[in-house]
Amino acid sequence: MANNTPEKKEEKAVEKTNFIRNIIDEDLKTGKYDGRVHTRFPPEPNGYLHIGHAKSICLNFGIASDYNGLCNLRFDDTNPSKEEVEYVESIKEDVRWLGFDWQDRLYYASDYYEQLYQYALQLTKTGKAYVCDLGSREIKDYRGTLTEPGKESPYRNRPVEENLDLFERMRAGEFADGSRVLRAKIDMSSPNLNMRDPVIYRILKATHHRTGDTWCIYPMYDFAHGLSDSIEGITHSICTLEFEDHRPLYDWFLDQLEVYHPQQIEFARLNLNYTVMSKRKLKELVDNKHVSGWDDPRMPSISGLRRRGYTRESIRDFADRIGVAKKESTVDIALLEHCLREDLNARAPRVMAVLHPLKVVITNYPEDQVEELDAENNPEEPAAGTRKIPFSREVYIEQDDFREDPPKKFFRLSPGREIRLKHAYYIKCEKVIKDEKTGEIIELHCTYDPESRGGWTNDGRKVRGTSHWVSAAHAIKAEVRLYGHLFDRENPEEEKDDTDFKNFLNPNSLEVLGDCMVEPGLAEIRPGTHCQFLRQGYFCADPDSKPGKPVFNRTVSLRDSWAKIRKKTQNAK
RNA sequence: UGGGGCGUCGCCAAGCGGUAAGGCAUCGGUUUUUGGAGCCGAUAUUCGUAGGUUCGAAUCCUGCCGCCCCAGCCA
Repeated sequence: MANNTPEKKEEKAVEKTNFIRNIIDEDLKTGKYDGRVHTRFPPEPNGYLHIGHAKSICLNFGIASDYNGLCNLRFDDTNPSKEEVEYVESIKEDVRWLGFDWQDRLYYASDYYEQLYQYALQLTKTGKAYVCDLGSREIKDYRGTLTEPGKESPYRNRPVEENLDLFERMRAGEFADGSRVLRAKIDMSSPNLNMRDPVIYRILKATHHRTGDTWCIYPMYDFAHGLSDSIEGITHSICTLEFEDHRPLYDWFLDQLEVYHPQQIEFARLNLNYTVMSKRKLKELVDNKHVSGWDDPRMPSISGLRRRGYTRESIRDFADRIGVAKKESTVDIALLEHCLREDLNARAPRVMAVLHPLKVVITNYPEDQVEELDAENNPEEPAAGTRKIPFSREVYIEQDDFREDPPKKFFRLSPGREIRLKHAYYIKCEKVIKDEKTGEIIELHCTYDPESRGGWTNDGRKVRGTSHWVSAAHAIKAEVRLYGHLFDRENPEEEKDDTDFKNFLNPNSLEVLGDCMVEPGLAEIRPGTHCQFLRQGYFCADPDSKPGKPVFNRTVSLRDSWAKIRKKTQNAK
């Protein structure tokens, strides 16, 4: 709460300056839309949303909110063969989860089918559209190429009456799929291929997830999109760069029909390194079982990030920080991780968990004694209070926290050295017990200093190392899933054209640890709960958790300067 | 070879004719009962490039170079 002062919010709002806001500011100044700002987020329900969509959602809803405007959620559902209710439900859930509210403005392009049909009729009546009997292959041939103009369809000059009759019969279902289309009559020699008599209606005898079998002709996206924006009174229709070439076409429809004219503004979509950002490719990973589903914690989907433990706050902060521009860019995933750490550092309760347990026997600690020690829940947030954790003669520490031959700058436990067990006592390593055959270290014999209760003494002793631990007798066994990048290339799509992006999947993106030991308070943790495993990272309880058998996802590790030192000295050698 | 866009630090990104914000990453230092967090500091004489206009250009003009998108009855 203390962090959410209006002041801080203002600071952030000031930072938000981008070319789209500049345009809106200008429009507001000139009164172009009578001071209205009305945006929309228009997904097609043919897959789950990913973080690239989050950028767009934050942009559209964020602008509406900052300018006292409105933002609609509209499904552009013009292709029944690829769309499903499952996707519309997941999209609604994800937008809501991100914290945005479309209130009563949930729309579907399919709501406008009748209106769009009337528009198409109007174009036909005014000689601006015609029914074409060419097959798809022929239409393609007639379209020409990038450098050569197209040829006019032999059906281009059909009389209006005949077009009307045919179009009405298309709607009535008299013709087979693909046998005829309705086309806009524009210019077959336009250098913009979108203007070469684009198809605006096709016959598709498919059941639509909302309109069922009411229709057997469906408008093309290019026809439906701009007109839907117009119908909704959108002022600023924000979309991605690839639609820049389509804007003249949308404008053409609007002008011919003489209807309200929104302004389209294009921005560069988000790319993140070490992952892919296209619904088609993500669906491919799901369909081919390279991941467990759309919500696999390695996926850049909103549902994947959510399951992984990403917070909506961190995603929205990320969206603010990456900015909006027309330059195509690939953002370093380290920025996303930074936003997450910053958020979780402030809020996540600290807890102790040992991922790779090494048993420590404290030889001078009374056999049957158990102490309840106080542990602070979050040093960043004193109000989070403390909790009790049990301490006894045998504890587990992390294998990495002990080295028989400590390298330079290693200041954790090693023979003869002393470290602090967080919130507990100083212990000193007296003896290393090994498996006689394998030489593997089985356990450590240590002594503790009773004067150091709580992990501190006033004698000026310098104890540099601090380890997390759990009491062996009280620990709960847990499964922990560690995640790495989904791909091992920074840009899996940029490699030579004919290589499949799936070749670059990181085979080590998932590591499951089955024998982790966590403090007893975590036994019945609710799925979705965030916490920091002290010194290791932020983790989130997975829905696979069962009472007494928690499962954790590592959301992101803590920054690890020891790992950095180690890497550096290794590289130096 | 047609059309539409884009090029400011390793990655994002402000800047809109008055002399290069900010964030991430990186590197130092400091602090610390998380090698976490925090704090302090460093990091583009230069804005793809070559010319031109101007007292003055990342910002205006011209040429060149590079990258992206467009030939679905997908969105």
